[in-house]
Amino acid sequence: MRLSQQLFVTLRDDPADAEVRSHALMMRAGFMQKLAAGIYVYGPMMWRVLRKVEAIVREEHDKVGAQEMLMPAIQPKELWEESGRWDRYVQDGILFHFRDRKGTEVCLGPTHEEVITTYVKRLVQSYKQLPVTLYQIQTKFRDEIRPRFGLMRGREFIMKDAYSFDTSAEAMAASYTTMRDVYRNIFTRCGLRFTPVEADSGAIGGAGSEEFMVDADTGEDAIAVCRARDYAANVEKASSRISAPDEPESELSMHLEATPNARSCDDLLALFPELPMTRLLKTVLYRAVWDDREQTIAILCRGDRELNEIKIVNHLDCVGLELADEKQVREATGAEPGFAGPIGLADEVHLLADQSVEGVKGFLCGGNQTDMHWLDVWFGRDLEQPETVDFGVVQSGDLMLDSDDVFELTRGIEVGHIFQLGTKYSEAMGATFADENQKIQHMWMGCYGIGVSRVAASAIEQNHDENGMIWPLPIAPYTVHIVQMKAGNEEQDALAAELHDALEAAGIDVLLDDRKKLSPGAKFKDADLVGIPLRVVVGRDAAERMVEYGTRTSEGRDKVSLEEAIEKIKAAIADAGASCS
RNA sequence: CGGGGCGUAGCGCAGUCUGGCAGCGCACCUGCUUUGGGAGCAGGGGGUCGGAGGUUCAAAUCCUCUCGCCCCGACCA
Repeated sequence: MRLSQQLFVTLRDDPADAEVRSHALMMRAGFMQKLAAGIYVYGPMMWRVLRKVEAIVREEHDKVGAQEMLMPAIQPKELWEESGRWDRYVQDGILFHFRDRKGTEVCLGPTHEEVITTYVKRLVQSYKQLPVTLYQIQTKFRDEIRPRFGLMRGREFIMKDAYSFDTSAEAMAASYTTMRDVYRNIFTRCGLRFTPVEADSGAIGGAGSEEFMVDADTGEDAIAVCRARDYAANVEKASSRISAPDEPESELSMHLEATPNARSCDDLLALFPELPMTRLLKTVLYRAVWDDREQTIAILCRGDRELNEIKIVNHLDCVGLELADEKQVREATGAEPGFAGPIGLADEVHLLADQSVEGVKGFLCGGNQTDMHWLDVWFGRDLEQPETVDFGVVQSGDLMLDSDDVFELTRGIEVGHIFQLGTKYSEAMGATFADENQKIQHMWMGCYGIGVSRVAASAIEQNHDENGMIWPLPIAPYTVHIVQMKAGNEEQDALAAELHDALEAAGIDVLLDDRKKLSPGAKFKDADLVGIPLRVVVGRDAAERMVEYGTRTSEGRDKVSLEEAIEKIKAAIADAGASCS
């Protein structure tokens, strides 16, 4: 490909709205263009990258016998009512949905469990047809509450989703294990440094689940990692043992204290500086929503810990959970917001506690009266300890459940997520088969997603410098960038063309910068920005058939003959392939 | 959904407070000179100042409404 024939425009300045490097660099290099919030046009360069990622995804899936197909983006509401997910997705506000000409409610698919389950159940009658794994690569639609970071969190994005169907839990686990290996191979081949983590299965539902996180400080997800045990989990999922609370010096009887305007832990610490955070209990009020009812939930939590709403939603099995508003707080506590406590809540409030409150003695808590808190409260003596559940967020320094090794917190970008769904969807939607004994059973499902466009963005997030992107060779838009110093010079034109044609003939992706009247400096700057891994400079030694060979990151370049350059390029490609397999 | 901010040339921005010729840098076009890390000189083109309404002799600027985009919060009682 000759650059002179491409719509190639680069910008000198970062776009004003780019928050992360991958976004800014791809915009500057013209890889994409924003059409609306979280919605982008992928330019020719970007599309080449995406197709390379897709090709790797396809190869690795096909290798284990998964079969590619394509499902519709538009899905009827009925299907989502069968699985029971319509209300939850609408509640969360992420579903693009509208009425068609006839007035039927439809949505743009954010995922395809309903469609694939319907498809498979109509085809499969017998255990002899299972197992089967199907996948597609397709644009997905999610009306994200806050799209951001360019391709990282878009409202329209490219995703590979795969679904496995098995005859038993054991067989499902085997399919899942196979896919886990497929995922490791894919991300390794894409040149990414990543961490697989145990995860929550969220709105999709199900049991076993693992996320693949690209290591990056700018990642949106926090990960709890235990290096000693080579274990990692999403903080939403991780469970830990936490430090024991401080013991009070003496046992005093419970009493109310005036705490004017002390609505937060910090305010209270200012009033009672001798009280440790571990003996200060927060009472957080939530409004939980189910399909058929709503209830106010109060959750006790130790002052130095934080609550994890995902764990709360999972425990309550509700479709929505949000902090109670001021009116609801007043109804539940009879006080202004800021003074909620476990004693004297309205009858209809359901009181629960995070496990962090266990063993806490002589604590402070809200008084359910404006400007009042209880002090020196003891469970057992002053009130019954509510049911305790792990609702907490793991913090740095927490211990693992089964050892004394500690967690640290890191960040990552979720590029893949695999789930064992079990029979959740097959039961809801009646996907059954006849087993060896003519007995009708539900299929055991797994689902497996990869954010293809997000993989491309995270590759840049992980591989760039102050001058631009540095693509891993297997997913680079082109493999070789020929920088011709002076287009129009006869020797250079001839040599550059010869190299370009020879590489193309060898099946190597090559980009030739043959733009005229552009200074060498400008060409080098553009080459650095675009970040193609291998580089050949055709310049002053062209008459002697000599060129310079280097990489995007090498300090200098070696002066070599054209033939030597081709050999070096082939060797570099073979090397990249070898290190990734 | 709440709070804040911003919409002026393809991109980055100034001008808005205090109403009075619509500007700068990059990019683009023409010519000449340049050519190994974003070349120089000269000339030039490009704007319904997000949109609608209002105030005024006069509106990018003031007022009202509206649309879009960005950031923060959506996590503590």
